[in-house]
Amino acid sequence: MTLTEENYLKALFHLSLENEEVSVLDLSKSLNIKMPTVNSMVKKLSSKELISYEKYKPLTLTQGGKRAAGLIIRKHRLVEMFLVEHLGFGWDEVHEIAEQIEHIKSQRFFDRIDQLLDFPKVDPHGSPIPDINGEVAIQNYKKLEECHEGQQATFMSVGSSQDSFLKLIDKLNLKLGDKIKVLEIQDFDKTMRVLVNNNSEQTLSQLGATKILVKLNV
Amino acid sequence: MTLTEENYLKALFHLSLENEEVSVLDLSKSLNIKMPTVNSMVKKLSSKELISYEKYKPLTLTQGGKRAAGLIIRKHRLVEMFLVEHLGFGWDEVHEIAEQIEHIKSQRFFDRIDQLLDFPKVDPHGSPIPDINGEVAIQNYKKLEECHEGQQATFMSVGSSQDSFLKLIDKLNLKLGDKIKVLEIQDFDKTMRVLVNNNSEQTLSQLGATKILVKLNV
DNA sequence: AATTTTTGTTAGACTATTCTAACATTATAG
DNA sequence: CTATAATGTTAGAATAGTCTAACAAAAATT
Repeated sequence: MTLTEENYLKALFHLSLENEEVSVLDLSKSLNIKMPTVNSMVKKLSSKELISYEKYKPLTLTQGGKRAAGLIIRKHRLVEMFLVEHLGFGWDEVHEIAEQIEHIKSQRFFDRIDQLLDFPKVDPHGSPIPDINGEVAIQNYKKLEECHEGQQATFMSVGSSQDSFLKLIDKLNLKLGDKIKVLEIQDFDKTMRVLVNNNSEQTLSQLGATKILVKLNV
Repeated sequence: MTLTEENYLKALFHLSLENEEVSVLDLSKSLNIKMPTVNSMVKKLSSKELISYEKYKPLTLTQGGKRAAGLIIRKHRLVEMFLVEHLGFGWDEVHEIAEQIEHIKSQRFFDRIDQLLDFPKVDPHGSPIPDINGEVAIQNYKKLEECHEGQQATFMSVGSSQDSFLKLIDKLNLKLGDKIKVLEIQDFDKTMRVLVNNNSEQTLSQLGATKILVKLNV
């Protein structure tokens, strides 16, 4: 499988998680590649039985396609974890590098990394690392935005890997695993005042609160 | 610069070190790419002022080409070192992986590796790692083959990264830095009997002795 | 239901890298 | 010093991945 094909599968995989149905246009936007190109690539991947394709119908991955995509995402997330844990990169710097290293052809390379990291289950952003069969554990975390005043939760994962968002989280001194207590929600714009680890008070916009994924405490 | 272009430059760089003059055919053989393809690529790289090209003349790298090639080789060797030192790979396993990772676009990535390795000067095979300007320190080691009976030398580098050769060196329990004393050279076929670190006796074919690069002791 | 907008598809062209076949030049060997 | 061999070049085709322009279908709107 080529690097390009891998990128198409990965994108479709991600889009399928976020949306009920995925269109050629969705894939086109997500890859920043024009629709006709996507159309022909989809046909090619369909002929390889990685994507199920029927004219004018939404796109879906076949079993094989899901597995292949899962394995690429596994490599990506293992590499991200490795870059953070062993090379001292910040979580806002690793995506682009992992995007390239994920395509390396060497099972042993990724196995070593996995082993060195002691078989991690999540990447630096809290996203689950698919297993050796490409299966992803489903995480059903709540958006902090959906929490009510007085509730306490644990910061488990981020809903966006956008650089600016990750930098904001860093600036707020928030880390995965932190306890977050919702102190107050502004009626007007849903801005949240929260208490982090019972010691630092921070303010979050509604948009920000949407991208902070939490597990409610007790 | 594309991955392909980088590979042409790297190959030409290596060939230029080994031979007085490098022909299109040499490059073609070394890359396993047919001559007409090489010919057109050489023209392209010539137009980018990375290779000096005149019809029917030997190929040479320009200053810029040398620098570019040196920087790629730097990345390659840093990665090899990293794979051996931090990921526990054998020196016979790292070439192919480094061949892929060397093309990663991220200065910071290689800088980190360099730093983590404490700025190594040689790779796991004893080959010099070019500096940040792509300059390679010239090593003038002797081939063990050229040594005489009774001479003592230190194993500094290998003259081949062929898998089978590296595996042989491993089997003989030879490591870079080992002291090698030439005990006897067979007149008939130049087979060498040597003493390693004053304790283990080994036999080397002439071909093998050609690929073992040493520094004479005192 | 008819029209417009959005989305999807087809056709054909372009670039990068590769190839084969044919031809040209240089080097080598009588 | 010519004939042959080796090396180098040109021309033209193939594949992968991309694009634009034009057309087609489906969805949304009036």
